[in-house]
Amino acid sequence: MRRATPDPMIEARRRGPIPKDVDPTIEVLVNDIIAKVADKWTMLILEALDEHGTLRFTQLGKAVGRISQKMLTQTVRQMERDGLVRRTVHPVIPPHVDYTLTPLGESLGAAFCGVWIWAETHHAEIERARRAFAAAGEASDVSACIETP
Amino acid sequence: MRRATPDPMIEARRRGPIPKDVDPTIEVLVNDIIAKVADKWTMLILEALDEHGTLRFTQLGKAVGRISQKMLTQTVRQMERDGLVRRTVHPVIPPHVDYTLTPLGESLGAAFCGVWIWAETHHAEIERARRAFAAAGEASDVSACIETP
DNA sequence: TCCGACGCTCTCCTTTTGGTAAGTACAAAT
DNA sequence: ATTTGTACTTACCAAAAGGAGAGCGTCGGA
Repeated sequence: MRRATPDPMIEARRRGPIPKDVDPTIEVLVNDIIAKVADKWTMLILEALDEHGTLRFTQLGKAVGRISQKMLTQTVRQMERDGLVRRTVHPVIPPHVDYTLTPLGESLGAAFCGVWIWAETHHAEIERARRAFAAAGEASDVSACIETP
Repeated sequence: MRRATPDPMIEARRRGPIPKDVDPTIEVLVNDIIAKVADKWTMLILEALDEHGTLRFTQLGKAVGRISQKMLTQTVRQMERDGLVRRTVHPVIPPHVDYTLTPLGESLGAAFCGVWIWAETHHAEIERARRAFAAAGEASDVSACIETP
């Protein structure tokens, strides 16, 4: 049932000739990992540990910035579960625990490094885009945003 | 005021000789961008567009997977604001809108590519770590997790 | 005449996230 | 005897995220 303007030109604009489904189970799994790992706090903690090497609880909190004890504990635990950090308890009397990245965590840090560099490189561009978008929004004329064929 | 075991060995384990503060304002800005960009839906949409090139609204939704219209619209709008995607409205009668990555968006996709590859490469390792952690948790003896000096 | 297609938006509702504050354990320092 | 410091945990609460479903505009087809 063809409706108005299926526009084959537009359909042809796709890239992959085949939708490229690479094993649905794996893809779900990877999506899940991405969703977990792409957490704000995870990234920030990863970055802090990558930068400072080994930190204890409070130091880590300061290194991350504005993070509550709760989120710090929670996120760091999840990272430990996922094998990204190693938690070492020194059984001395004022408790002393320190955290460090495992090789797995370091490899993730390396992978994210590209994203940090991207952010540092392009933040000006993003702000420019935001201003441009806001300015375009000012002109409340909708047709201004529409291609006129 | 030194308390029990300040342990200079532990303190010396840090990496950078200097804490490496690279302009606090920029760092806050970058953290902010990271927090926005490291959103689950942003990453998924980025990936879908990177893979398929150009997609219209419903196609994009299917490509991403389990995403509600609301989140799709919302995230895609934010990405447009940030200059990551270009939204083109074809003023035909059943409305036709398509989305494609801007060069900026493509560069971010490239940066995230490393993370996707990481996830694909290491997901088995993560699951192994999780099972190991769960198994260690089974032994509810706390001292089992503690280094005994 | 009424339906359906598309790309939304809007409202209502539930779930998740995250912060604050308090409590805990224990020994050493005051 | 009381305070201090560390690394939490727990309870409670507010805010935000996110899902479900209805509605909208418009025109061509049944």
